[in-house]
Amino acid sequence: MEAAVRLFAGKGFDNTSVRDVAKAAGVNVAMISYYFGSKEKLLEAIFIKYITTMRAKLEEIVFASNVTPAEKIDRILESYIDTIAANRHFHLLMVREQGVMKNKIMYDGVKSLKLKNTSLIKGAIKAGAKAGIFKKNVDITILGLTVFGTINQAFNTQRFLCEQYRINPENEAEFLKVIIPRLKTHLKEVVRSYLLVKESDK
Amino acid sequence: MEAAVRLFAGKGFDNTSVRDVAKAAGVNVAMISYYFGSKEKLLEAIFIKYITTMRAKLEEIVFASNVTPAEKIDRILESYIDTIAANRHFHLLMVREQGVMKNKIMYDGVKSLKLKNTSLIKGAIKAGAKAGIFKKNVDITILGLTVFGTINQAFNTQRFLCEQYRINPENEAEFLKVIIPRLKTHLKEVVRSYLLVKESDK
DNA sequence: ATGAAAATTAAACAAGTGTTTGATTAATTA
DNA sequence: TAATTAATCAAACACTTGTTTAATTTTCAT
Repeated sequence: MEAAVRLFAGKGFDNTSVRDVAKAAGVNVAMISYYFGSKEKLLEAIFIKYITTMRAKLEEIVFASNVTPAEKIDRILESYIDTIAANRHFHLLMVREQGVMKNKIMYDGVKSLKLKNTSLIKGAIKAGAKAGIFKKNVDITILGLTVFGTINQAFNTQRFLCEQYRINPENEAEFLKVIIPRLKTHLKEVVRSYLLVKESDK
Repeated sequence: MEAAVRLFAGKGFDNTSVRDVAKAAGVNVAMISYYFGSKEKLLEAIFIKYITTMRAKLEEIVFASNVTPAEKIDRILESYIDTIAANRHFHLLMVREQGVMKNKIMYDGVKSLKLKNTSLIKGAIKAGAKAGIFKKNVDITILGLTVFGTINQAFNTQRFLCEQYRINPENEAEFLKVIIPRLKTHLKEVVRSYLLVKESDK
């Protein structure tokens, strides 16, 4: 499954043959059908595994009670970025495949992740709105587009970003070292300045 | 090419056979090799055509001299959203295929578009920074992730958004009518509140 | 109207696909 | 240890893929 996720993310599900996966995993081709049933089912197993992992990571986000709503948002954003970065191969695969997805199990899995994310953010924003420091009536769905769109775009345009920052595209560790802090700083700043009620509106 | 772009965007390049394209276009399969050389070259032709179109649209963005820097940014963002929405099938295809892309002509075309975008935004921001109303030292590359990430995410998660807004997913016109104004309002607000120097920093 | 060029076609082609088979080896259990 | 089950494999299978062929039709300038 690890070999498959890497290959699928790297060159797409359809453009990866079961023979590629078998070779990368060091097993016989027939084993994939034997253990997973089919190539499609292998993808399904991958989705179930990673979505479970990522859901668990999201559940872990602890809300310390003595932090400001703004800090809560910061922590959520950092957790998103770290979790996605840690599972970036799968995440890329998911982003790329979700538009094409016909499989209900996988689609529903992705949807449940999105809803989980939305409710997480919604809770934090409501607290801030009640405290009078965040805007009210924020469209969380659209704000989610910005949060996940930004993160997805970062990992989906890795090659382009490496060129921009003069990083060797093979050196993934270096890429992460450069992009993750920037992403965190930027996204926190963007979301915070968007949510905060402006002085002029007071 | 129109039939191809629709199919490629709908179910992926690799998952669309030349026979699918031929049938959708109402021509014989052999015509694709005859006129384009190969399936890959067809994709290349599509990229060249649409990237040219979109570049031209970007060039068209007129900078009225008597508008504020903030209004300039607003206009650029609106143009982006309108242009991408008008070419959304191709744009989806491009976003989805860019991570997997090995073809140099296509990769370079996409890159040139990105650089064009970046320089467009950069110009507008510099003007605002000089006028003292925008932050200085903004990382335009990262800001670009947010702008295009948000727009891409909107079109890439169309089905999910339709569910959220209770739109019939088949009704594309309705989806556009709902999402485009929201996207414009949101993105302008996000970018503007991010760029503006805060009262507290004055 | 005629002949060369272009357009279009159904059929064939080779290569690659995911999957299954049937035989062989390894592991487990009684 | 013997019998049973599970794991692994190379080979074969049926099917789809993108592309080419060779024959036919259409176009169009002469």
